[in-house]
Amino acid sequence: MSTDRYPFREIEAKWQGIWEETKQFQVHEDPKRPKFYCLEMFPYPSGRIHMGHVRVYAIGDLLARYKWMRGYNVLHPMGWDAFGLPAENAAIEHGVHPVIWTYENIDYMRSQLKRMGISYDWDREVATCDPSYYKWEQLIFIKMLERGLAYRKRSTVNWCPSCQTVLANEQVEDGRCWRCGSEVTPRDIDAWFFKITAYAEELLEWCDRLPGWPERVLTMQRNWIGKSEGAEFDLKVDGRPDLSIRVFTTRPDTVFGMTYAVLAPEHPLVDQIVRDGAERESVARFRAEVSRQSEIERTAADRPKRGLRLGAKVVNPFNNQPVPLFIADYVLMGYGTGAIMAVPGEDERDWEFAEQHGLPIIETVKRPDGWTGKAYTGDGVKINSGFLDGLPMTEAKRRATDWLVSRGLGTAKVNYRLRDWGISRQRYWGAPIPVLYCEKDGMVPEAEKNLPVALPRDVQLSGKGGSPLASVASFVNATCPKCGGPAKRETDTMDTFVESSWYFLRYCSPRYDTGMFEENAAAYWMPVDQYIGGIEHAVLHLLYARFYTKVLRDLGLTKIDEPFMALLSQGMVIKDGAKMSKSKGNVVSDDYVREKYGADTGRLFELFAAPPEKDLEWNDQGIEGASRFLNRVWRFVIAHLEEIKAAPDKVPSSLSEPGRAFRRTIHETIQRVTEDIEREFHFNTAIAAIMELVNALQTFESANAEGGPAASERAALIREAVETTLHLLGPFCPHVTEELWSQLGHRESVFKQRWPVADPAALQKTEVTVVVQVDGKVRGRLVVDVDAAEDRVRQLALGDDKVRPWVERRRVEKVVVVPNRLVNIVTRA
RNA sequence: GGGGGCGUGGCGGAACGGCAAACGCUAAAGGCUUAAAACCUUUUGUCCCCUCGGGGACUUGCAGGUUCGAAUCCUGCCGCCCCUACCA
Repeated sequence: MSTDRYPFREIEAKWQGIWEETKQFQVHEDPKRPKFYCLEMFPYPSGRIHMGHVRVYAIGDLLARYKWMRGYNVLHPMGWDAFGLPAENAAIEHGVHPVIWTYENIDYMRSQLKRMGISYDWDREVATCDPSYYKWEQLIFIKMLERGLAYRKRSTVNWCPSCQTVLANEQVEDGRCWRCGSEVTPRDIDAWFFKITAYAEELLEWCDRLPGWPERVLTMQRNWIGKSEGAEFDLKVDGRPDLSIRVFTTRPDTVFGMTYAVLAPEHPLVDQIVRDGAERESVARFRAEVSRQSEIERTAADRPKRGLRLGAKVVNPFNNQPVPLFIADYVLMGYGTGAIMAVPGEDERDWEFAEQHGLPIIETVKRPDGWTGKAYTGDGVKINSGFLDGLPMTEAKRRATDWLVSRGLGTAKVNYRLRDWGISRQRYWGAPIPVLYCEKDGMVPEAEKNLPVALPRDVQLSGKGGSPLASVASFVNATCPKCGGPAKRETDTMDTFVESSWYFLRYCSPRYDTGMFEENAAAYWMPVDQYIGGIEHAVLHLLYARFYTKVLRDLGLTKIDEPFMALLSQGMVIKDGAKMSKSKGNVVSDDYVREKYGADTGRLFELFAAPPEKDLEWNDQGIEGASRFLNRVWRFVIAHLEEIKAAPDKVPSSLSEPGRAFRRTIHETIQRVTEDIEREFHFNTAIAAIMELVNALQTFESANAEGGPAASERAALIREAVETTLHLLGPFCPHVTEELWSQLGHRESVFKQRWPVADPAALQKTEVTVVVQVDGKVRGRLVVDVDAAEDRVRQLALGDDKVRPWVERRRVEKVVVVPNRLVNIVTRA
């Protein structure tokens, strides 16, 4: 290890101590100042912070410190998403209680964040496993229960056999558990749900009103909500006046192309329709076959569609034609009505099924390119469609729906793909669901005065055999809050995504003990102005938090509609071709980087190596480069301390030509860095600009010897350049800049300085270089006065020695002059 | 299958439709050193010419188009990545 690096260990410890002692980042509501709420997604306390985690904190800290310097009152809090399975699994494997495991990790990770020098207001720290935290979501649970926004229902849920718990739809990826990767199996179970579907339309609409969010996250949310508009109507079962099947379609205009209909295999009407004994048997066999397929097989691409033809027929109400009825695995009970009209001509799935089963295909939309032997799903003129003939798709949809409505046969209908959020977890380390089951009163919510329903400490954790809480007699056996008789507690706990759905509100008044959050504090700080986190939460946490915020609003607790005004989704940190993670064994530890190079260097490298939204490849040589740069800054400032301290604090009003040029570089850098941070978060180019300034500073210094004729101009400019560099670099590398700033004799923190503003006078140019092209190729350059007359620039360009040979013996067709930039001479032979 | 994104030197990456390759890394040569490290200087897209000052041609996945001018806009291919998926 080199011993030539600047003394980062001492410096970092020193300034972290000062920030902590002076409570520099502690904030209070101050209506006189503009607020800025800067938030990074809080971590799960899983162990140790590595360089894969550092990126998000480096970005958050940069923005927070920048906003401080811009005069904002900045809320920048940190806490712990402390409930969850890894704590419980650690308990099962190593016999450590989840409380101990979790708090030990929190202590270690907190110390890491402090040694990283992130500007958190540590007085606002929260841990979601603390009863004083989850008490409030238990209260909200009860209020949601009262309003029907929380409910319990037996239903088929996603079951992870390895985690031994239910998963929400959002937590199943490719038929596998998002956490452990085990194959998810369906299971019928009594489970708790939050009625997120009641907010589907609002969640979707607001996607258009979040301009600070990345488009791809909004797209993912829109797709997840999956709105589709169409019509619902009944198909009468032929010869069975008592029975009809409700179907949903987005293409009511194609109804004359229906050649069969399909029910989901588990559709309840199947049992009523099928009465014949032999047919019942084949239905049972078919159902068994379908349910034997795993989730993964079911969703595999180009899997043949399986179906069984039933004896019954159904009647198309539009033309009174009876068509055959099937049950088939490509129709899902969970969407729409679990039954469809099949239109093979205009639906690819129906086409495939019809071909396999030899069913007729009718063309009801005139193909613009003729018959292609495939389903056609595009727009076109209706044919073979009775009263719809000749109409385009949109008009035909409307007319078909009107026809159904006017006869009382159906309705217009909007469906969403979004399902209610299953929040029951059959595990220990989570917030208990605050309800009881009383023999007399049935299901009863716990009384508010009895909250929190605390998680008992003494429990046997085996990872098997249902909810661990069920075996804790002292927890289960309780008193009914309604009748005072004996009652059993609910033993499921809440999904940990419930805690993370409102922690940003808790930070506004983290010690408030008479409610979830203090109204005025939340009104002042919320919404979050800049949220920063990984793309993996695009439809998980970010959708749940939006929903939960709207529920709190409708409960009258807050006035905000959306929790996060702007979102920055940072890319992953990659090493050896994979995301840096403990499980892959490719982590670079934060402790190691901090020991070898210092926290400032590690942060600088991660901010410099790639723009924040892109993935970042870890590179051992790259961090050497970042280290080299900071050492260069350090050595320069230390070597010039006396000269800078003795320098006038104002640059002389009249400067030599090199002095003017250098001063322009200083102020252009201010402009570039400010714009790069504000616009599009181009932190990498902001750092590049600062590096260029430092390069220019070194060139200026060596070209203008000390004690020369313009000694005071030189000193003043070096001073201005150094001070500017320290201010601009401060949010990226806070410790080294604080130290150098104080070595220059300043008493006040860098972060209490005003962010520099470019001096328009310094930016003034008197001359510009104009590129001269001939037929689009650069042939020469002109130095002309700023805003020189176009005619004059044209004459100079045509007369230029370098340009003339390219124009001679050719005819000048025209000359394009872009002021202060370029001349293009267009010629012809 | 659907949706979104991307494609620029040896590498990470820069470029409001206007000088492609900023900044950094790597590599090479030189300087300082007894020596190494560190540090400093120079060179570093490809090819060609050269009187050694420089000059020229080509170059942003491929093929077209729009434009005085395209890495950037449009069309069609090729390749890669992410999301999503019998959603009727």
